Amino acid sequence: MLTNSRLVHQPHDHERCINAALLCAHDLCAEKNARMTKTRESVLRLLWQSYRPLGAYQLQDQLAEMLDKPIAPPTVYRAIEFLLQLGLIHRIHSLNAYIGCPFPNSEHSNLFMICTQCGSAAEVAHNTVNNVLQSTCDKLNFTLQSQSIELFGLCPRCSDNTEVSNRD
Amino acid sequence: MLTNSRLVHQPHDHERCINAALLCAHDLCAEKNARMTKTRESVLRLLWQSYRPLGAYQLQDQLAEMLDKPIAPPTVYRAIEFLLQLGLIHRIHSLNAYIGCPFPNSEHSNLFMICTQCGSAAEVAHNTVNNVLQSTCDKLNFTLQSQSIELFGLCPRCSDNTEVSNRD
DNA sequence: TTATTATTGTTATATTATAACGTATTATGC
DNA sequence: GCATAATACGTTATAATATAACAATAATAA
Repeated sequence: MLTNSRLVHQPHDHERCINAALLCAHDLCAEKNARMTKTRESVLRLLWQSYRPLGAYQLQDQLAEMLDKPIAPPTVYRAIEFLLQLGLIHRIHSLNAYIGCPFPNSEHSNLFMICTQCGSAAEVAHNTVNNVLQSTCDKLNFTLQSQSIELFGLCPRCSDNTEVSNRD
Repeated sequence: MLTNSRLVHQPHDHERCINAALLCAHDLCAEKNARMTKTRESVLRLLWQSYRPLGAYQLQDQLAEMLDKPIAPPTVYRAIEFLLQLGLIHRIHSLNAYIGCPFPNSEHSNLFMICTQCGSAAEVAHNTVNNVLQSTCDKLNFTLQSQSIELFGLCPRCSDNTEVSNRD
């Protein structure tokens, strides 16, 4: 099992995570002959800075502030589209929001644990889950192409401390 | 494993399915002291008539035609909300669409197999899947509350006959 | 440098969903 | 039955999310 659950839910030096993710993104772009522009990198950084998924219009606001100029929705959606295609971010359908992918290089489950209290989202890649789903599809003659698994509940932190309703 | 996969993907007397679903819905309403009004029943019927999930505005059009009067979005969304609460329908987040639930009485997985070719969606309830997800959550101290699992690929019919791009 | 391609800017608009408030309908107590 | 409350629906306006179309600019290749 591969997950960023601990990193999402426990204090740590998150700047290092962000920098590693950006470095990895640059490498991937170089490899695929894609361009990591300022806009795209900024969107990726914003998604990584946030411990919870961000919507397109939240990104728009934060991007405008970060780049100190007005940003229109298409600019945001283009960056999102680009990053999605490279597998550097994921879309959380139930939230209409986006989140940085902690392991863009590996095959994974597209499985997210989303906290209904603090809004955090951790990604999990689990072969057992994948295998069970694959075999279920096989049984029903369904040719599996991709998947979106969104689990809702309380993250470790909020499970422990149910009095606290919000992290910040 | 509980699924309506065969019914979704093979020809059968669908009127019987629809009638059974409506009957079941009436029973559930009686049990919970909820009112199955004409609008709500019509929306449920429309969702059952369609082999693929319908969006709110598709429902609006079809409902207006069925009831022979103009229908505004809130009317549709209220019916959807009501049916969702009773567990008679589900929301497919990735499609912003809604679909009738084939087994509203039983605990189930909220797992859907959505055909990327013909748009059909079949629901599957599978204990093994649920158990694997539950145990993964346990391992990570995540208190699971609910889930949304959407699998994309080719349904049995479209897998067999990849030349046919659309059913109707 | 120029031609070509890729990216971003800009405006407008499509699509999905909800807020707010008034009216009508249905259930309940008397 | 009738008054009352509760529930559902009608109506208008608008919020939130997403994309189309075309012009301007920047990066790359010839």
